[in-house]
Amino acid sequence: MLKSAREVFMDYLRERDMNLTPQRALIVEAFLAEEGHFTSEQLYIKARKADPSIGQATVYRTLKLLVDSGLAETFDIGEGVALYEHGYGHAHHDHLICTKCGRKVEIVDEVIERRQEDLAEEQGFTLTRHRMLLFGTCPQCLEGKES
Amino acid sequence: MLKSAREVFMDYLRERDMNLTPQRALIVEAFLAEEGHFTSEQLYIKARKADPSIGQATVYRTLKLLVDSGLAETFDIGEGVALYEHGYGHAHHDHLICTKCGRKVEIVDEVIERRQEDLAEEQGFTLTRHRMLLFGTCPQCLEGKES
DNA sequence: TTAATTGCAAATCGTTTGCTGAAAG
DNA sequence: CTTTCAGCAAACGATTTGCAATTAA
Repeated sequence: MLKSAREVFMDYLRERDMNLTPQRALIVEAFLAEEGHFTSEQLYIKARKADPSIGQATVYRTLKLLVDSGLAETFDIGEGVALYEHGYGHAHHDHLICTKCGRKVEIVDEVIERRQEDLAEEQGFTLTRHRMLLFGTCPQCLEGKES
Repeated sequence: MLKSAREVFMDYLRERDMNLTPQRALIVEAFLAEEGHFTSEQLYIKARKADPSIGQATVYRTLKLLVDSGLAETFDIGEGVALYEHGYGHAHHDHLICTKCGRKVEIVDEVIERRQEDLAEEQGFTLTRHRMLLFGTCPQCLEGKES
């Protein structure tokens, strides 16, 4: 049985003699409750609802811990802000992004995943992670534009 | 026959009543002479060799024109700086990046390209561009580490 | 002479960091 | 007591922008 996300984080903290402070606990809960992709700012706003005295730096620092512990993944779609999402106990997926409305659809494809491994191997690389972003126009925005 | 990169840029400027100033010409030449990936800063340093009075803002502004005209492509590998590379008359490719030494290998794969199109279509999206980054450890860095 | 363009410096903006006091073991 | 943390504000670093002076058509 897989460890729960909270266990993973606790173990991570314990290993490096760090504490689960109320602030960290609160930010992690806000993080776990979050769906989809979000920015540090968005998590900050959410965390502040639970405790208005939370500082933005603490959110940044905790997000770094979450990424480092494997609970979160971060990526950049070139908009000047880092995006975060769950990364533990979630099947890997890539993103299809509408450049008109910003909608992001998660996609998975076995064929691509396998080819990526093969390509890396052909070059003698050991693959640790990858990021695939497909940019286009979503059905809704296409409709609006065609008229 | 395909238009040359310089022609593309000239046409682009003409269409919007912009001029090919000495600074722009110089930056474009530096850009065209560049191989592989580079940052705005790197292009700035190179351009300054041809004309030390060039301003960094002009390089940023011209790079934007280059991207907009289709001559350049830009992407972000999450290091806080935008990377640029040629995007006209060059077959599309993706990147395999060594997270130890930063080496970047260009890769192309028909199978993946096709699947990407299919995936987008399945969701009703019209694909305009995509970005695939594979992160791992290159053969050289693997050797060093194994010992 | 009129609009486009430059270089400079100041402004932005997301993110990081130094510092001081508070809290945890 | 000793170390870890939080919050704040200042620092940062890449990129953008306002502006006055310069250049191109």
